[in-house]
Amino acid sequence: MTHMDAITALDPLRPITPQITQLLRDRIIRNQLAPGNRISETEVAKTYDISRQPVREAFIKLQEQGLLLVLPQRGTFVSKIAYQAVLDARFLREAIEADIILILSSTRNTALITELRNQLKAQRRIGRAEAESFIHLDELFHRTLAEAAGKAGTWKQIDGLKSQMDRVRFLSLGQFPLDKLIEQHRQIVDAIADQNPRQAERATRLHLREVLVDLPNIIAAHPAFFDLPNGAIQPPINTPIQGGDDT
Amino acid sequence: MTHMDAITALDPLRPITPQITQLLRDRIIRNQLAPGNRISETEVAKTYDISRQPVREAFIKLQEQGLLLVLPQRGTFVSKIAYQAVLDARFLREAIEADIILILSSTRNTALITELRNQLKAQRRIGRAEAESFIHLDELFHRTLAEAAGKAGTWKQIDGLKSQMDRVRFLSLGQFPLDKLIEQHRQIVDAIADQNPRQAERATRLHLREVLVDLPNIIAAHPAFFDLPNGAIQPPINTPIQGGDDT
DNA sequence: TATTGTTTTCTTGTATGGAAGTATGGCAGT
DNA sequence: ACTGCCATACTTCCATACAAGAAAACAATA
Repeated sequence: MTHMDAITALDPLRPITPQITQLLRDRIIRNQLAPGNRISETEVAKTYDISRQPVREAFIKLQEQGLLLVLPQRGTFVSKIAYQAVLDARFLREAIEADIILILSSTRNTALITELRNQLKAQRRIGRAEAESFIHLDELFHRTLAEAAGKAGTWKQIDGLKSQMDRVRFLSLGQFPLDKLIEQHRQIVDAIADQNPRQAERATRLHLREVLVDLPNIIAAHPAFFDLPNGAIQPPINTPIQGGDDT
Repeated sequence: MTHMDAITALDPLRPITPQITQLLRDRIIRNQLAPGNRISETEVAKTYDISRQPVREAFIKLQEQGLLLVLPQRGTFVSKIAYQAVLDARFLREAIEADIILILSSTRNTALITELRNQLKAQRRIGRAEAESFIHLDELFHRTLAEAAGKAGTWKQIDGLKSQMDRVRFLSLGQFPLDKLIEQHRQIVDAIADQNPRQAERATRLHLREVLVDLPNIIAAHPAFFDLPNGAIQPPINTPIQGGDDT
């Protein structure tokens, strides 16, 4: 709001637009800019001592990611976290990662298994206080899976869509069940190592649905941050998980 | 290229930016603007008698969709169709639609079945010459499936990503196998009606891989339109299809 | 007090003028 | 003939000015 924000100065040598875009995106995802807040082109421009033009272009990009809501001649607002958008992004991610896991678990790849097991160790070393570090390790874990399946490009494409999910994650920071998530990671790795596609897919889908468990609590804790269609929370429609766990 | 293009005049009353964005997007996807072609802000602005600013903002949006390539201080070019991007978008779509079909085929929905069977009839009425009409009916078919599964939002999110695939479709216009595709549609509908998830998923995945069959031919017919990493076409990595057809 | 009409001040949208960087073609020197 | 330098004509990027519309503040009136 005030000039205090300009602690992170911009590098005038590099192009300004991508810098200001990334900067604003970070602040929104970390919920430093509260949803519903007004944010004007001139205000941001003055804060960072740049012209309105690059700010405007940043607004356009953030609008396309669903982080800003631009009302012509009325104002620009930090969009609330749309419950449905979170569900959609999560569904999308599950669908993709399920297929990625199916690819990985149907071929042998010892180097990958080793890498993943090392990442698991690193995850276990994370203390409960360093929740934000875990988010990065979790990102790395899932990205590693995508790359190993030759789907790095796909991962990058959906990166923008994850914005809404990321905002939820930053809201839930210290309160998600580290041990449980790591244990689920282990099950996924083991299933890949065993080359058991059914089990791997099942573990992946269940893992990615974990966020749904806490979602109602998070919404209850930060009601103003969310945009609920009619105030009620409708349960998500999930893909049925085929078969049981046949070993 | 010339002033001849301005046949489609812009409505000065409505905001210009979205108009010019849609207009350029259409021309690129329909391959009227050939990949690799240079396209400058001033040139487009003069053509439609508007200022550079809205053109610039349109460029930004089209760049994010991967349709334009902006090289700072060097120029803006219609991006070539990236082979890998097409594969990635296709993989993504298959993953999502497979899950959508799994949802649909595990619950009973007679109204949907009726609607889909009607659409099949409409598809069969399409003559071979009206390939573009078929594209719209095909769009409708798949969109109907997404909406019926409560995933309309998801569909909208990946809509932008389909740009690359759409360009390929418009290149292959009159030459794709209508009868085969419609027959595959029928199999999908029947499997949903039978509430046979395995069969429905299998049919969907095979259907969406049909485009891969023609892709090498299309590339061979329009080599200049495509961007191949090192000139060679690498085979796609596909999700393994589980199980056979158990009735 | 409530309401309506006006003005003032916001907002984003568009236009335009330089600034910085890049490619290109000519020209001079070898 | 060939190479290196430089002027010039582009390009996108950024800053600034103006225009159009919406909202809020305020005054006038019933």
